[in-house]
This record gives sequence, C-alpha cells and structure tokens, in this order.
Amino acid sequence: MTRTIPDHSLRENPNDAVPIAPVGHPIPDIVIRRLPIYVRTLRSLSESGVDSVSSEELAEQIGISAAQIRRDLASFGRFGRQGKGYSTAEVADSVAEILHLNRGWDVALAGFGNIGRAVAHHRGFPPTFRIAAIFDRRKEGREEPSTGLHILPPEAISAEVRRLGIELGIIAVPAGAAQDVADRMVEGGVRALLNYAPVVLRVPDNVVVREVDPVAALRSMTYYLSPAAGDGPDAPATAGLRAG
Amino acid sequence: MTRTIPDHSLRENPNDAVPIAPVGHPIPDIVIRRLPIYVRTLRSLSESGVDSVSSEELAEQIGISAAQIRRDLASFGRFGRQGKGYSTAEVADSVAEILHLNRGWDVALAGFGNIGRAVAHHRGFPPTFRIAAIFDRRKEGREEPSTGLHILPPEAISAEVRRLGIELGIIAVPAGAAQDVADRMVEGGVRALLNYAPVVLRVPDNVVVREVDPVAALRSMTYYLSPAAGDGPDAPATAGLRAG
DNA sequence: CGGGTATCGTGCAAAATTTCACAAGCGAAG
DNA sequence: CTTCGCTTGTGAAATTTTGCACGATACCCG
Repeated sequence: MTRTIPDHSLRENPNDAVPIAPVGHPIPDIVIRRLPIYVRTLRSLSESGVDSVSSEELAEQIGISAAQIRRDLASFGRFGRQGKGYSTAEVADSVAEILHLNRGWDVALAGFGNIGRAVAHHRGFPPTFRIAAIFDRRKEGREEPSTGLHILPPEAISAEVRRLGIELGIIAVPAGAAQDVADRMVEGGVRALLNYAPVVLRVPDNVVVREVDPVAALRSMTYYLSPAAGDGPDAPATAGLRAG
Repeated sequence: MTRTIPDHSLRENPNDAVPIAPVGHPIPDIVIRRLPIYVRTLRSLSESGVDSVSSEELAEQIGISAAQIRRDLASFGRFGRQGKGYSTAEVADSVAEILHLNRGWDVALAGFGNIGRAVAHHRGFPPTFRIAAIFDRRKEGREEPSTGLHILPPEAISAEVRRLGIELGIIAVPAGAAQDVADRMVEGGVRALLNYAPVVLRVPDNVVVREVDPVAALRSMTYYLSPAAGDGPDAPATAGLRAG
C-alpha cells in the first residue's frame, strides 16, 4: 500500500538548492490517490490565470482540510512559500512529475462493449494515456475507427502487451472474463490495472489495481436515502471527498 | 460521513427473536462503501450453490481481512452462526435491505455523450436502478432509443426531478457544466450524486456524492510504475481493495 | 530597511480504522 | 447427553489518518 519514494524533490527553491526531500520515506497510498486531484485543480487554477494559492483556498476548492493538503505536499518536499502560498503552475508540474505523468503511457484495453468504447473515445485520457492495444473476443479482427487499431482476441493479450512494453491495463470485459484477462495482462508484464468489472481481481503483490464500480457506488449511496419510495426526507448524512 | 442506523436487524435467529441490533449507533461511511461488495460476493456464492461461508473464506475471496468482515457485518446485527459461518443468501438479502436495495430507484441522468450513453445502456443498473429522466443541452428533443425517454435541457432538471420524486442523479456532463447540473438536481430534491465529471462538486451537507474518476485512478497508479519508458522493473508496492 | 502580516511545515494530540486474540455459542458426532 | 471443533462477535491494542496549534520564514508596504 505504500512505497519508498525516490528523490522527486521540487526544483530550485530560492535559497534551498536541494529541498529537504524525505527520501526513503514511504508515502501512504491514500495520499497518492489524492495527488491527481491536486494536479487537476492546480492546473485549472493556473489556466484561469491564478498564479498562486494558499492551502486554505485550495482546501476550500477541493473539499479537504488545509492541513491535510499541506501535509500531503510536504511529504514530497517543500513546495510552498511562506506568506505566499503555492505556485499553481510549478506545484502542478512537480506533483505531475512525482506521479510520472511527465511522459506518455501506452494502455491496453480489454473489452470493447459499451464501457470499452466509451473508454476508447474518452477525451480525458490523452495526451498522457494512449490506448495502444484493444482486445475483445467477440470483435476480433475488427478495427477501432479513430485509431485504426486491430482488435485482437484475449489469447493475444500476453504476447502483445509484452511486445509493446505496456504496463497499464484497463479491464472492461464482463465479470466472468475479468480474472482471465487480468491474468493474461499480468503475465505480459502489466503492473497496474483499472478494473471496470464488478469482481475483485486477484493479482500478485507487485500489481496495483483500482476499481471503477459505479453500481457499487450507487448501491452504497442508497443507504443514506429514504428506505421506501414516496417517504419524506430522513436525517441523512454527508459524505466528503473519498471514493475515487 | 456517518449516520444513525435504523433497526435493520436480521430476521429470525433461532433463539434470538430480536437480535442485538446496535440501533442508534453511527456506521462509518467506509463500512457502508464495503457493503455492496459483500452483497455482490454473497449473491454470487449463493447462485453458485454455496449455502454458507466463513468470514475467512469470504475474506480470501474479497481481499479484506476476516476480522474486518465480521466487524462490518456485526455492526448491523448478528448475521452469522458460530461454528457454521454466514448463510450466503440470507446475509446477502439482509445487507441489501440495509442498503435499501429492496426497492427500485429512479435515477436522473445528465449528459448523453460517450459516458452518458454507456451509463444508459449499462446492463448492471437494472433492476434496482432505472434511468427515469435524461438531460443534455445538445441533444434536447431527441429520444433515447431503448427507453423512449425524451431528452430534456438542463433548465428542466429541477422541475422534472421534483415531479418524478427522483433522489439519485448521475452527472456525465463536461467538467464545466457539472456544478450547474448538480445545483439543479439538488434544487429538485436529489440527495445522492454519482459524478463522472473531473471536478469536486460543492453540495449541501445532506447530499452524498461519489466520484467516478478513471483518469485520476490511472494518474495515481503511474506513481507505482517506472518513471521512464523502457526502464526495468522498480520496487513497486501493492494495493489491496480500497478505491471504489 | 524594518515592522507587520500571511502562510507554510510539522510536532503532537486526537480520531478513525484495522487487527489481535479469545470467550462464548453452535452444531456434529459418538 | 457430553464432548469436540469450528467460527462468530467483540473488548482491547495497534496502526493509520486527520486535525490542531504554533514557530519559522518569506513577502509586502511604508
């Protein structure tokens, strides 16, 4: 769940040629999962012409406490300037680099049904993520229109993924096929899986998995809603930023 | 984040007409978010002809510790039988009832682009969840093929959602429009939002939000991968069941 | 150039969550 | 009817995560 971080320090801080980077310190996964939100928000601010923000302002915008933001960022080095706040552009870039987003990533997509197609056409993936291979048993031989990629059968996953050096996989096949597909991807060298199938994947310890499960999310939210249709409002609870 | 639970006790335990249900005890949201996994897994087992499981077996299958499963379930009552384990069918039904899944839920869908369409055609939503209204500025006036629903403009959200008594909303519009759509839904009485847009929604305290953000998930996973393309394997970490 | 203000980074405390470990209960077997 | 083995439910401990509070420091303004 955590790992030792390499020296992803922030670049030149005025007086701090080598910022105190807590190298060798393991960062909890829960912190890592928040980093993309920081990147996204800081970039958005930067593009809006905002050059710097305080942790307080950022907190307001993201819905997390300011202390937590400060602590999260501080675990990678000294990103802020006292009295001033954080430089939106610089910190966005630095955190993106920590996440290894300063390069392109080829992704293997398994499943080209409703979900798989939506994923393939998703505008939010590029430029960092690029679908480089598509697999689907039923659509074998067809071509994906926009990229011209040949759709291959599941049996080809392992070899193709290895040939292309792909480390990221997206699983968008039916639940029954998900584990098999995951196994093939892992066998081919994939070390991170985004799983849309409603099953818990069993993978080796050195493979990361994130679940995308809208149905589970809906099913958990109904807990907070009135038990029966037509009922008046209850005394529900809130839920802040949590689930990814 | 938590709430007081009503008396969702388990039905007739042999000698325990009224199982000790910790009524009035607030259940952490993190527990609630795990419940759908239990329901899904137990149902799957039940359908496979497995009538009972121990917490240990369940843990193995789900990738959570047995103690945690026992504690999660025990927070709602006494679901297990010592020496025997949990009855798959019974506990699945009970937890489903706790989540208010023993009724149908109408859902409002905003956005009918790639994601919205995939959501609308998703086989996993029914029978519990039924898309009952669709909104999209650009597709106003058109009809959704399978259900015949008229697509309405965002301005109609509040009134239509109120008219239909809808409490659940799915936001699948571009980031820039998400907050506006969320506001309209909340104004119409929606109290739970599934958000596909890459922004943190600001909602009143009595509204629950869950984020579905595959891009953020990918961006967080790359942290654990080699920084540069073509590099050899690193010393990565694992990640168990966490993000939803 | 010096005082005042804002904001970070962080030790420490608190809260939340998970794990341990075991008494108690249930069912099966003899 | 008693014994034995398995598995729950749960206090208590451990661990993780968050929040508080404040010293330190950078910037701004006069």
